[in-house]
Amino acid sequence: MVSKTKPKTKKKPAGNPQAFAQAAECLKTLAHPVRLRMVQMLLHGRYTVGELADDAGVPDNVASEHLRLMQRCGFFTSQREGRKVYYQVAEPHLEQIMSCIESRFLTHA
Amino acid sequence: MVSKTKPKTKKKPAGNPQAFAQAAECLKTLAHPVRLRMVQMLLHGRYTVGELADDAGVPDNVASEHLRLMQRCGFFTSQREGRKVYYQVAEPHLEQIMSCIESRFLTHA
DNA sequence: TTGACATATCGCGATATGACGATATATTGA
DNA sequence: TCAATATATCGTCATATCGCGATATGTCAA
Repeated sequence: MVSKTKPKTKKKPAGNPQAFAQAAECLKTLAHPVRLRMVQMLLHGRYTVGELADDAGVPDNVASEHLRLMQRCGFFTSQREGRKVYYQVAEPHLEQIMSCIESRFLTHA
Repeated sequence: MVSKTKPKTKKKPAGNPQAFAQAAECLKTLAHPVRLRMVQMLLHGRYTVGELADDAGVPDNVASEHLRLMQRCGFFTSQREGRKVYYQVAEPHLEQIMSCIESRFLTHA
């Protein structure tokens, strides 16, 4: 035999259902215009809730909720400095994923 | 003057709101365990509705609806062959995006 | 034409999400 | 302590999403 690497079933890509569920969860968190913008901003610097709210054009409490969601996914961490709270990127893969998204949607416009 | 490219406001990443809305829309479509799995499968080959339904463990009509959603985003195209309908990837960026997702969620498990 | 198979579509009910206003907490300075 | 600022949380409501069963469409073979 020359190469018997294909028994009887088609080769399928790996991945257990749980992993797909978790990936979908995180993607769902990313899949919001305001949150996408926040990710993009925080990949370029460190900002407060108020700054991100202003930039995205949403009220502060709404921005705070979005940031909390993303923090739960492990995207960001936050630290208080005086009255303000600064957010910054914690998930290293965000940069690559955002770069993919930018190259498809945000670049050649 | 040597380089006066920074007036008074912090530099912010570009991107008009519409583009973020569209990106979010497509990401939302991607952000589902079954649909993620279908994307992964179709990046490795050409499959029918029934095959994808079996693989994902969902009834045929549910699979068909997921595929229709993704077709609307331009992810896939389909062609009928006899009674069966084959789907295949149409959006070239899907491969890169899926690769990012795999490297974060589906690889080192 | 009829029946079986493969896929697509529709309407419904359950659940999730998003935005808002009101309120709560934390920090600073007067 | 009190007021002002910055952020967080809560309850509520409108809307969106998901999966299902039923049904419709398309295709082939007898």
